[in-house]
Amino acid sequence: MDSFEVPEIVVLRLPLYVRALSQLRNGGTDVVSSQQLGSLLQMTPAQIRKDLSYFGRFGKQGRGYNVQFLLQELREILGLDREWRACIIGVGRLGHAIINYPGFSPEGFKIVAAFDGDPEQVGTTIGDFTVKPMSDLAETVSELNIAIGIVAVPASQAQEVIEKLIENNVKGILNYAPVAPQVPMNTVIRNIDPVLSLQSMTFYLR
Amino acid sequence: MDSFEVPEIVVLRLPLYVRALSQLRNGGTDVVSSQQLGSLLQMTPAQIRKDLSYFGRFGKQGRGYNVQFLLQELREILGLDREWRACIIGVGRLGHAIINYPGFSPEGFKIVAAFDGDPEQVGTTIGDFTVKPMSDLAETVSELNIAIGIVAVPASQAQEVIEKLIENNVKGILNYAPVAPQVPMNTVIRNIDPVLSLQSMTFYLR
DNA sequence: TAAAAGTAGTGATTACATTCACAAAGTTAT
DNA sequence: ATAACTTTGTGAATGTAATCACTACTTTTA
Repeated sequence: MDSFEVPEIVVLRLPLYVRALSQLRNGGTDVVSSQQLGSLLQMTPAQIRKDLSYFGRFGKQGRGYNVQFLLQELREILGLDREWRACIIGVGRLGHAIINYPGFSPEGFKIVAAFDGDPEQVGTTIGDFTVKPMSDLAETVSELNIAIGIVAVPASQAQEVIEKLIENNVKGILNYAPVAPQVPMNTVIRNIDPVLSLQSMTFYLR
Repeated sequence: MDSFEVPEIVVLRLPLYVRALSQLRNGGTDVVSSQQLGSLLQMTPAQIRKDLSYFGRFGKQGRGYNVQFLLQELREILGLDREWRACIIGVGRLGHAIINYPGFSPEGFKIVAAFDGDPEQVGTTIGDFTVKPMSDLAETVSELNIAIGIVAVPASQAQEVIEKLIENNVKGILNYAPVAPQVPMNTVIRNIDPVLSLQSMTFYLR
């Protein structure tokens, strides 16, 4: 289970398995084969088995995988068996939408603070909390034990904001700004960029 | 320039080049080498040259690439030298945020219609347009020449909505619902799913 | 003008990812 | 109890992607 020998591409697929298994469990399925899981996810059974083999042996020959058990194991491997606290930087339209997005919390990701560089925004309230100035970042991050920063500022400010987060020991960045920021090795960044998605889509539509 | 022999992973990178080149052009840079572009995008120069070589020969030895020219060529290859019209399905919180997102339009992606399955929503106005019932989909798609559908409905309805879009000849789908929908070969789907991003991130943070 | 430095394009190589295919083990049917 | 199925886990084989390294050319320097 050493992070450094599991290919990243395998790690990126694990959440898909988690989601499919959750659905199966909610549907009352007790056992699933790599065959069935594969047809559900449009992948080969061999790939699923190989992916899982990086982490252990979870199945039973002739039978398949216990849904509940495998789900629990994968959640633990991914670190999803705890709550993760995040702050958001930027409370414009996009920031508001992210704060109100109902999909994070049921999966254990809680936004617990909001910051903005604009003094106009500081002090306003959104949902449960008050928007703080960037100068409060250090204190809030350590007080509230924030591990993830969600960046929803304009492109021009993204790199700067991300550097500030990293300085304050926030090692996970979910970036919504349309830039590809540079981060040190020990930081994990994920970019959400619908425009890039559309721009590669059109190649196949034209 | 046959789509079928260019690896998809290469196509997925082209928009990154487009973005970097746009920035360079706006900054007044006339010529750029694969070396420079590489350090800007955190990629090896060889990869950039190889990627571009699938589409033609755009550079000059000893000099590099003309920024304006390469940008124009790539935009044409990706089909970005025209306007693309999209409709959105689902005008809840997420739908509203997407409609108001200012990043699409400058890149040539115009949302020109909104639909919702909920009769309560039908008839309300958002920005310039009135929310239509799903039954209007066929007519609107062909009248307004809509090529892309943006799906912002709950997970439970996503597959159904996507099938309806495909039936009506919408071959590009930008899906925000947290599911991995099954689509026919000639359809292009891109999923935007921040929760999946977070769930793979935590593996490295735990 | 000649030499040195820089760069694109690309076949060859290396590295990485996926799939195959089979032994070992469990399950079901008779 | 036995035979016929089913399925996992995994080395081996195959397929795909990234990088190397070199030639051909251009630009810059002396």
